[in-house]
Amino acid sequence: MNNIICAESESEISISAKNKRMIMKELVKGQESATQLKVLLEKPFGSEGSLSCQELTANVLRSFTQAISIINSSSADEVAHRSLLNSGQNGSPVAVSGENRSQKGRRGRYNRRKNALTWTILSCTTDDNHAWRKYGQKRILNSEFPRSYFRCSHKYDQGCRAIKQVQVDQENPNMLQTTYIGIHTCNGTPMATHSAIGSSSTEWESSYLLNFDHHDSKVPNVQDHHISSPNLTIKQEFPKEDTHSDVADHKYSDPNLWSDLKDFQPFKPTIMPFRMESDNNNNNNTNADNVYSSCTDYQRLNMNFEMASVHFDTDFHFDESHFDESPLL
DNA sequence: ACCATTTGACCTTT
DNA sequence: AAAGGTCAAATGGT
Repeated sequence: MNNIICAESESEISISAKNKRMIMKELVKGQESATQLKVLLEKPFGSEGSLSCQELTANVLRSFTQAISIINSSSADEVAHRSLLNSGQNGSPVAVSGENRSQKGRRGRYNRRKNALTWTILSCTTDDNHAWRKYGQKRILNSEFPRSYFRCSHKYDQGCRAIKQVQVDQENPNMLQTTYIGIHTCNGTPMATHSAIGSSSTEWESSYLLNFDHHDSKVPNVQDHHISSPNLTIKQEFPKEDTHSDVADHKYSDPNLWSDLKDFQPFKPTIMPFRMESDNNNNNNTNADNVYSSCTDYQRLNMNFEMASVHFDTDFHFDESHFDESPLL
């Protein structure tokens, strides 16, 4: 008997109207900050009195983080709710992925999440304030670089099913394309692994963005995971050559590939379209991608906010009067 | 000894 | 059948 559970589609997770309002509020705030940032960059002089680029960037990041956090809490509630319903219906506890592995030599069936929330970003770093564990790497057809597979470190202790795939960008090998699949339902907030710093996750994120010191900061490991190919390894955003490459057939390996990465800022705001592929994945993104690639980073940022806003605004009307309560920070 | 990564085998999807 | 995604034993680092 196979006891591997059949995961339910994450796209069915419902977000309450109140949470949608909060998400919208955050997205609007972020969009406003991005717009101010754009103005500031176009007219660097004569913007006295406004926030600095760094402050605005931090605001943008905070808005995204807050919105994601609300989604996470919604899905966590949903998962808990479903667990209760399931155990009530059949009287048996809900199996957790990873338990009840079939006997040695045989694997249980595993279920791929076709409808999980998915989005892709382009970044020069793997850091994203979550703890990940690498579980695989594959060479991909017609792709020079391998794809690495990561799962949330809290998969087994908290049942978090978020995963991500990381691959060097074909068009710009200095950048990493990261696809996030599923959202975190764990409490593994950044501070869970960064307690030594002793601030909230949002504060940590901002300070990391603004004050990150490449050489001195021994940031407690969020992302001490590697993206590796046989003769080069990346730890955080730093290139590091592997000294013992005795694997022969990996022509994609290039020891110089990461030589400039240390000059990049972490969290460079280059973000690909915020793809909410919750249902039909057959949408053709080619035109959108072409348009997108010709935009500036700040136009992209705004596009992402707008796309995210549209997504969350589909079944309720945006109204500022909804925002008079429930402070977020 | 413990834990994270590597890597070939196994499984699912197209 | 082929390609992509996941598992888990082996390996390596601390």
